[in-house]
Amino acid sequence: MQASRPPGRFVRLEGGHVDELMALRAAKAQELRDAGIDPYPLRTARTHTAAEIAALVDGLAEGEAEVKGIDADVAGRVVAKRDMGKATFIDLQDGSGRVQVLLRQNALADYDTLRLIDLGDFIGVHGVPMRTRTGQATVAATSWAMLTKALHAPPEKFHGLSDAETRQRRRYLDLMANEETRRVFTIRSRVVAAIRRFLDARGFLEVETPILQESESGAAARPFYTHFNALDEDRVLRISLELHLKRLVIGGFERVYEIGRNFRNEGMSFKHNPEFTMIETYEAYTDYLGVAEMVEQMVSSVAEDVLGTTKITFRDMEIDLKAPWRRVTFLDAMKEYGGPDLDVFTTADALRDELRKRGVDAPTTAGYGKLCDEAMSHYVEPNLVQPTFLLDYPVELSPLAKRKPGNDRLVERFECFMAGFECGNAYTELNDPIEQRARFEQQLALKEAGDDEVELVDEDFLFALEHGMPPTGGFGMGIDRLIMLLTGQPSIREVILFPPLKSLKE
RNA sequence: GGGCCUGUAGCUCAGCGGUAGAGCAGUGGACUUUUAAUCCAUUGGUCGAGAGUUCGAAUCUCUCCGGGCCUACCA
Repeated sequence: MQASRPPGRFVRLEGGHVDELMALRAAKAQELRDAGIDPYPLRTARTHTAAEIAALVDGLAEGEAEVKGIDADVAGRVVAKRDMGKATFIDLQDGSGRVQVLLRQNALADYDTLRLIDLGDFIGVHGVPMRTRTGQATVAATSWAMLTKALHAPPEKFHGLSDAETRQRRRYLDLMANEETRRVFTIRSRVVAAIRRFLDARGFLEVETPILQESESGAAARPFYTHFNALDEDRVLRISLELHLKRLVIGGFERVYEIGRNFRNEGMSFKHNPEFTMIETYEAYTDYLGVAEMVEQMVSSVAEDVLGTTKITFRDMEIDLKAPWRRVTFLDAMKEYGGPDLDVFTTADALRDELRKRGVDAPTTAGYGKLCDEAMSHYVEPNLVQPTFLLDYPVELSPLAKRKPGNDRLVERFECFMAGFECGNAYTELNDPIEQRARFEQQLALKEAGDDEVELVDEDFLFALEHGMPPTGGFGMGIDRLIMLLTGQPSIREVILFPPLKSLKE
């Protein structure tokens, strides 16, 4: 297998095997040194990017072949080399795109040295922007310089790099070879920046809270464990941002958000990665409906900002992110999509029996909340293709959310869905410390009944809450999933630069 | 975790019981407007690893190691 071979760090590998291609390139680097040329010079001057050269040449009048009076320095990676004998064309790739350079024997004193240029090297070229007979923007070189000698060949120039493992394990090769990969991660960066602009403009403060925590909180998930040497205490990596951000609202920061990595020691799938990026926002003096308005505004305006449209395609689904989004209650949606009527099946046993009758998986250890969630995932979730807020969840499923007035069984909570999966979650935050304690204790009871994915009692948080948290709307969203949607990537691993892989055996 | 598929040259892939192949990259040669440059010649492989079946295994079987897709659970 290609990717399990350790990259040739040394020309001579174990067993006396020589990486000949690498040895050849190393010899060319040495040849440059012998000629007094540093194959890794400290710096270079660049005056124009590839895109700027293209624009200059585009601006040429009809019949003009050269951009007169311009001396350009371009620099980039050699991605194609066409040796015509006494003239050589090289395509350079830089951050803005590609530019062709033309090196001719009668224009260069060191034309012979071009044989020391390989695909993958970085070179700089000084010359005049011009247009070839076929109209191609080109820099006609009057001199050139080696900027970085590469010791390995880049991926195949036409078919590129497609092996999924190599693409993930050596993302630099993927970025070199695949424009689509560059596009996805450029969009990712711009989306996160646009989210920050959106929230900053609304008066939110961006904060950072601990990743190493005493115990997991804010969600129900298995954590990663580690040890804090200086304190000689065990720690867990956080599974959510929630409880620390609420402490800040208690402290008086009325609008806070954090964009950060969460860690859940659970399975991987097209929409799950053990470390993933969440955004959570907390806003005092609003509720879950206020949050819903903010979320649909945020996502649609970010899409408009970054993509120039709110219409996206994901796994052949045409989705329009334009606000407002559909709102439907959990119970109504369940009825609408043929699930059990939760006004009828109001206990765990009744609901479990009904689900089993319908052939839906209903574990004996699951409480009422889990079973509702199970039923929703089965009947409702796959049908929510256009952005939808699912409102008012069963209380058992949501220990941190405030009850709905007039209905003790429900809480003010929404999850938002699109393309058939969940991508956000919000509550009117529970701020009654006595009830919060009771809800934690109910979770404990579920744990004793065999459900190992429950919220733990957090005494330190309860103590904070006892000091008073104003009415607050909170929200969380998986950034990776949002990026999947906005870039049309069907797998979370395609939107994570370095997704986890098994280590290579020596 | 379960099912299906997959691993062959640096890269992209063919070969599927009978002496390891092609294109690109590399090397040598021709060519001063090419752009997947072209043309001639040529180097390069523990066919993921191990065991087995066989006169003979890249090919069949088993085990292991990697990877992908579908599927079940946490966002």
